[in-house]
Amino acid sequence: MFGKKEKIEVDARQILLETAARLFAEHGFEAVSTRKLAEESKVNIAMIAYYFGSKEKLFQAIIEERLPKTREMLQGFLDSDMHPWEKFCAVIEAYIEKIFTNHAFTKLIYRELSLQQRPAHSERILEGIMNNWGIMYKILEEGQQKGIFRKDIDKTMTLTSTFGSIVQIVNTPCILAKAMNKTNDNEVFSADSKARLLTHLKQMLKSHLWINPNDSIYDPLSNMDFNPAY
Amino acid sequence: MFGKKEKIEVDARQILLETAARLFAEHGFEAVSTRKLAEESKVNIAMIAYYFGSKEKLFQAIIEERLPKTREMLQGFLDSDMHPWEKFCAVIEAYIEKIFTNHAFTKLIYRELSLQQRPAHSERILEGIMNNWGIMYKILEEGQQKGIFRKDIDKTMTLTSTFGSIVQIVNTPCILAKAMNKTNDNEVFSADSKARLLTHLKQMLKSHLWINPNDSIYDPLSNMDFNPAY
DNA sequence: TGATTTTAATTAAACGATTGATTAATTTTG
DNA sequence: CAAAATTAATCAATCGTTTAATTAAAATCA
Repeated sequence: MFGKKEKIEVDARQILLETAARLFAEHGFEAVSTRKLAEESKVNIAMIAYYFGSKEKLFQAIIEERLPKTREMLQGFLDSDMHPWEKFCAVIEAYIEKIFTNHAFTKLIYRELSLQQRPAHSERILEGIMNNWGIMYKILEEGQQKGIFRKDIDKTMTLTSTFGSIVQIVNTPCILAKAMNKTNDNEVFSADSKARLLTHLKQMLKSHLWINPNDSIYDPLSNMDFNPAY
Repeated sequence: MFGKKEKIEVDARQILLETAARLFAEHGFEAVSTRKLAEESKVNIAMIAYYFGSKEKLFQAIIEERLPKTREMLQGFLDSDMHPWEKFCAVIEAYIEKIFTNHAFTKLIYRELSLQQRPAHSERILEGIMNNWGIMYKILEEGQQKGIFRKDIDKTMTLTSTFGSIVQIVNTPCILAKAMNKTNDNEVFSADSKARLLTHLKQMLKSHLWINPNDSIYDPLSNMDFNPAY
């Protein structure tokens, strides 16, 4: 382990990518000048054009580097043989985990999608988001086909509410912070808040989706009441 | 009616306010230069400083002109003697109506709140939003006290989902447009989509909030089955 | 290996264009 | 004629990008 030469390899390109992602997320793409970015990265301003061509292409590189990761992660759930409701919960949980951990980047791409100023960016982001929607939609369909989920629900609007709840917190954490009397906005991304959101979503969506919400082929929570050590 | 001299009175100040609100909403505050704004308003660039002091204070004026209107409208519902559930539905409906009609402005203030670049603006917007939350929160409390709404629900998170659903559509209509196969993003603000969102929210929140969702002291829908003309 | 050449990375300085804001002069209005 | 409204021109500052020179690293050759 030690003794081996650890090659950290933090080249200017990578530093620019990371610093730009942070600054763009914090202050917005327009508000971050190439000079501020170069200064913060401790890199010469000409390196932006050297590695990426332009400030806008640097943005594109950030998107292209991070967007595909969520897709890969969620796809796995779709193919599994879980119960539709468990599958739905698992995807939500993984999605919240992912988004809360990278809330700055998420904020950034949703702002970009909202502005629609750079069509190439917007289209790429929309594609990534629609993929997540597609996965969730198929799970809802599966639940309906198996007679577990109600058939008179509006699947598209259900997803609007599900993703809307999560995105609302990421985009404007200050609202929830105020509502929960937190002194710092970042506290809404704590493990506590995360669990609270997940519990709420499960509760709300179960009573919304299930034909009989009291049914339960396998309830992990009820098993936990009995300590397996005894 | 006619014959009377109609005084249109479109002074430069008002034109600037309206044009700026539109451009800021469309392209973002930073992306709209004072020159573009002046040109679009067909007004000299110096008029911005003359009437508002600066570009930023013009933004503040837009916020201050429009924010209070929502408050006034929602406050009325709180004091009425409606059934808690009807009250909740009425507020949601009025809120959706208001927000969908002014979706550009709503987009603008949520983006500003997300960026947090101009603290004075953010605080004022947050204050306005929290007021709406406060009204809704009190309705939920009232429903619980009267034994109609479940007491084990997370009221704050329920509001996160309610507002989150609406805001999601306003901020990123392109997502819903794609999901619903609309060719134009603005179609998600149509009367059809509005009704669809409202129906979904009522359905989801009723099964979430009500202790017995089948109870109904007064159901306007069931009355409509029987044509009062007969 | 050691010297030399070639390529890649980095720098300081400057480019023209655009930014928000201001000036002082002029026109319009009451 | 005084006050308010509007104008064209200009301000310094900053924007994203580019240049040409310099340094560091890699590849080539003796």
